[in-house]
Amino acid sequence: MVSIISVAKAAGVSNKTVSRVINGEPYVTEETRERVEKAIRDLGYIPNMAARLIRSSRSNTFGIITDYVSTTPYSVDIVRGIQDWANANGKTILMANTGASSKREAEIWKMFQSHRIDGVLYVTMYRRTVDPEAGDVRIPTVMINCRPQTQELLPSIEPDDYQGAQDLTRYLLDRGHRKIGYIRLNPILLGAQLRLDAFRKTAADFGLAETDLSVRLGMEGPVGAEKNYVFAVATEMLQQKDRPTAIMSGNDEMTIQIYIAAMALGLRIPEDVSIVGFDDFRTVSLALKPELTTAALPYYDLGLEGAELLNSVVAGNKARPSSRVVPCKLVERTSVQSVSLIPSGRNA
Amino acid sequence: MVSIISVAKAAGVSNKTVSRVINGEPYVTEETRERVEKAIRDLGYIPNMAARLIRSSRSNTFGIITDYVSTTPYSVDIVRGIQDWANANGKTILMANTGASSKREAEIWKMFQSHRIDGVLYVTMYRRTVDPEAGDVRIPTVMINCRPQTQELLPSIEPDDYQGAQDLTRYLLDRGHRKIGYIRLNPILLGAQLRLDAFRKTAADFGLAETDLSVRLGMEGPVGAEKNYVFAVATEMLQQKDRPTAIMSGNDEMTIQIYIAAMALGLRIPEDVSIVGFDDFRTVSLALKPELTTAALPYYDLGLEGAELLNSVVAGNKARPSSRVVPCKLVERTSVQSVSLIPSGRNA
DNA sequence: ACACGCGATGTCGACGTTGTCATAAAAATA
DNA sequence: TATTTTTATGACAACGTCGACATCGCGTGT
Repeated sequence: MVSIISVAKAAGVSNKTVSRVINGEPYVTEETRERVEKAIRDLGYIPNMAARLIRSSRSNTFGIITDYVSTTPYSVDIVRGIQDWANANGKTILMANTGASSKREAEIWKMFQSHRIDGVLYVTMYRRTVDPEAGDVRIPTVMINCRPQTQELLPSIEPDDYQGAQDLTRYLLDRGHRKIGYIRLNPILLGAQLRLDAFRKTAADFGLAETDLSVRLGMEGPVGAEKNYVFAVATEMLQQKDRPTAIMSGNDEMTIQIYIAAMALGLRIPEDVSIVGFDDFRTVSLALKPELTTAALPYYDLGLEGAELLNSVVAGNKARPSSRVVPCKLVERTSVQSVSLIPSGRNA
Repeated sequence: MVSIISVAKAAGVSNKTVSRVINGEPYVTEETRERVEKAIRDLGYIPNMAARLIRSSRSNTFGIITDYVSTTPYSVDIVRGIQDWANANGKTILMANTGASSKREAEIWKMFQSHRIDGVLYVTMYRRTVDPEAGDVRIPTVMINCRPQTQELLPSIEPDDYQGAQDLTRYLLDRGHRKIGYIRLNPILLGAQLRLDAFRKTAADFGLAETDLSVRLGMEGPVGAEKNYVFAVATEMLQQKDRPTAIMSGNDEMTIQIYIAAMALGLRIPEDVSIVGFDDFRTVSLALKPELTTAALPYYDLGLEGAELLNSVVAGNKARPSSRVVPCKLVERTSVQSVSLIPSGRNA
């Protein structure tokens, strides 16, 4: 392999001078610099990161630990955000999945250490609390889409599920909906409770009674093997005599089933029922007709800001182990209609 | 940082002996081995990969170059397959996305080289031909889900789109369907043509006339900004007097729209129309009711076998620049009904 | 003419590992 | 017992890079 030394020889300078050129240090004549650069080009020299790391003990590498994230369609955007940041800032990314095995997680931490990673981004597919198996390891860590379960506070970045659900509820309220159904996400997910709380609170603040709200559980059970009641529950909800004029659902994936349930009952969307989702999982939200109004989870930004935050932690900004929250953005499409347009007799 | 030397000191042996223990080399007394292992545990020593690499010029690292793959819900399973393999075989994975920028791609190759990567897995989101910007780089490479456009043959692993579509078509034929609609994938995707060919050929071999087949284009345009005609086309297809008893679609995502189109026309699935998808993108195929019969693309296996193949190439098996093809598996669910059960008058 | 400062370059060692070779002790063989 | 082989261990160099420090030459001010 061609090293700094061969380049030095070819350019007729010392290896140190080559090093200077590579790293853009001062005190090199324009003329030598050019000679060295030519030699580098001619020989196709590429710096050896490993040697650099061994010398300077700075790997310029971040590790990503995920549960299933790279495996799941939802939060891949977190990874994309991280990669874009890394790319723009000359960092390298090492990525590994635990597959929810804590033995595997311990191995990953070891692997990261053996690569002398500068910092770790701990990412989960669903927003939840976790207990990193970092052991006695002391690598700067930022949590994305999750928060540490226990004592030791690590900085974290999470989506604002509450605000997202609040916006969505207001949106429906503003359009005259007064009977609203809600099909709940799997309650073991952190976001589920927050979204439900926001829905209830917002509706109550607006003056709706608990009886104006139909709240049903759509899914439950361990992630990856959950029971799915959505279709049945939606069907039941829409068959009520006094059925809701709008249904809000835990996520966009569940919404597919709500659409189908509604249509199977001969209901038109949005003329007969308005529907809103959550996530803006575009494979679904754009494929549904009418296209789905939903709250976009800021996954990409989570990744971007997480990397940025980790970088500042690594750089020494001891910083607050703050828990930052990133807002969701309401994406308005065509699955909601103002209630004044709904024939009034219809709902009786 | 605790190095091999501190361990050696703690155990009262030479650094070389510690190295022997770490690498499981022979010629170490059981007694010393234990002493060294204890020191390692006590000090929390973790080998430094960079130093190891610099000495032995073997990084035990593979690189993954993708276009959008980590970004897209479809083929993340390829990555999972690779990671699982790497995990099981003690390799590290470095991953980077080109985002379809060839400037970026060149940078990535450089980055990979600077990490002295052993080999590269070139992965694309959709099956297509590509022209790797490897430049004069000579890193062993295996292509997954794509094939080299030009002269230089690199080994590649691809899904068997033809066989998948063939199986699906036969499945419908076997169940008595004789009028079949087909909504095409974006024709710029390599799989699109193969699937269509398989559909046509299989139907023709069975004795169907071209007029028994309704073939329509569902999508076109550049990836990421394609035009989507699926809903309109499906609606039109299902309104024909002599409408198909079954519809096959380019992929599961398109199928959502076909379901909705059918239901909006008051058609029941599968009683009035049978539907099959392609991909087994489970977020969709399981969310649809009835659940979707579809052909599973072997993404996970593509990744697994690709990594395996790359490993053997790296190990020196010059091997044939073979183009291996992995079969799709038909996943039978409930969206298809045998045609004998369809009221015969209905279709006239 | 002389010391001085500064820009440009070089020498050398260190980072953590492992490969090569040497050496010492123990075991096998003559 | 002498000699060879085997097992166990260590000394040392080298991998590619960069930091600390040394050197050299040249223009400046006195």
